[in-house]
Amino acid sequence: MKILVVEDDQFHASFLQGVIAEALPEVTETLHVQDGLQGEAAARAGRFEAVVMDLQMARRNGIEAARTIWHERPRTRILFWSNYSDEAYLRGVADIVPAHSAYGYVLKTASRERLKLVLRAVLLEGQVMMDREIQRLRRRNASPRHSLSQSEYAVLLDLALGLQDRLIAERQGLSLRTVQNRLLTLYDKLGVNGEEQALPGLNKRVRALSRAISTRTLNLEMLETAQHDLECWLAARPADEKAPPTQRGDGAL
Amino acid sequence: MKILVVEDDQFHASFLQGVIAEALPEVTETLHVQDGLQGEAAARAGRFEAVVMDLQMARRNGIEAARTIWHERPRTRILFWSNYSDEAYLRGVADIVPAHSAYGYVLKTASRERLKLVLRAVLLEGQVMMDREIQRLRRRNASPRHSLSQSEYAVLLDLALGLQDRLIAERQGLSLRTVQNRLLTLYDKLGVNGEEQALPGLNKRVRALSRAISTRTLNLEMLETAQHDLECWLAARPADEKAPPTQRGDGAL
DNA sequence: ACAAATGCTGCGGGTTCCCGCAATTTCGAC
DNA sequence: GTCGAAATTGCGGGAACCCGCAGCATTTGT
Repeated sequence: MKILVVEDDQFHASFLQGVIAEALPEVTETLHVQDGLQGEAAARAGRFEAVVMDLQMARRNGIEAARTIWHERPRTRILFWSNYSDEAYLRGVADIVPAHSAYGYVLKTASRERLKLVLRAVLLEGQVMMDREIQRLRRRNASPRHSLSQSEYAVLLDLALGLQDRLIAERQGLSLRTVQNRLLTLYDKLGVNGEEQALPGLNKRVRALSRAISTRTLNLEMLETAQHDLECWLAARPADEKAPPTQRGDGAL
Repeated sequence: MKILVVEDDQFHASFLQGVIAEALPEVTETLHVQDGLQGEAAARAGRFEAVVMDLQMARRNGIEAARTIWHERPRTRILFWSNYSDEAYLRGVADIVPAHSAYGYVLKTASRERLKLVLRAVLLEGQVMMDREIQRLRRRNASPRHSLSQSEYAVLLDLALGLQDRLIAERQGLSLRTVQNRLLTLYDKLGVNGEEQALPGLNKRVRALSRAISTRTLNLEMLETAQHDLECWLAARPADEKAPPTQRGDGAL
């Protein structure tokens, strides 16, 4: 059995390799790379079927790397091993995991014993397993009180990038008013309206982004991914939509 | 010589203790605690004069802990040891370091040899020392093209918290128009105006926050600290400023 | 000492945002 | 097939925001 470790912190990596050697004696070869890009290349070249992946890495983060790996070989078993239990990461992982794939999510604060257990369960036996903390967060989000639907989350991303209503509407294929309704429910679910009545001087738009970040609904990685997506979308968008009132340049003057 | 280590990642902490034992044989006692609160208490009780401090920790971050430590014993020598070179951290550290205090800033990616060197220089000889990368960032910010002045940064924090112009003005003791001027220069320095002319559909206010975060001018820790400061300021603010147009309740109607 | 530069402020207008009201559509349930 | 809840859209108004213009105050350079 071959295993690929994608982790940019050398201390964590060496600790992890020790635990792997201890928990999975059937491993014959482990390769350690430092970031997502190298991880993609290594997975492609080495045909690994078991991967341990950090999420926050320099050149390409773990979610994007996992997406391309799963895109090429959907049966790869991936264990995400991260410092943080941000909702943004959970959502990112949930968005890309293929049906029937084995994966897991463990926090770096987990005990050595727990890590060994999860390593065997996910990488060897192909189960789906999550840290206790992760499960708890996931259940909390299942209640529709505070959880964001897929489309609400998309609007939140656009808001976070600084698009104004009209552009969000165009990008999501909705009417202006609907976007504003979505924003209303966002303000509600993020708790902006609750604060507003205690302190009536808030800019709800900014406050929503601020709260999304401090509650870890959004994080830096997801923001950068969204920014990249936006640039792709802009490049693909026909140019004539940019300026409906074509003012000058056609012939005269 | 006694030394205090404040670090919540156990792997990093044990690595650090190894390096300390190697680099500073004159150390007679090292105490390791897991977060800022414990760090403050330990520094108070143990009268340490040398501290190695992580920045990103669970209960209280390194900057706040360092502030109270320095407030109680300004001659304490503190070496900050962090994963990130965010401008927000640099600014936070620069804001609290007392005059004539010895301190340093090293990245966790620094080599073992470099860490040993800085440990001796700062904690033993009382010099001021920074990582190469940190120096570079600091020089870049010295050029007034992109760097934010103290007051501009304060306005950026208020903006990031979601205050609207009027409240920012009140909080900073400025007129409304001046706040808006500050915002203009902020938009400029954060590059919002540059993007605006390429893509004319941006909400500058949100975009400014978005860029401040993705360029690491702001980060989650500083946002939370600012939020806390805001709540303190709100509590201290006289209540009658909240509603200038007193509409009802005074006798007749 | 004078001029230039920089920072702070008020005014006014054009735009965007927030959101209540109401009409219409969609969708699941019975 | 019908009913009711939820989602989607249009309209309109008041508030907040962006920003050019112009008048003072302070600071700086010569």
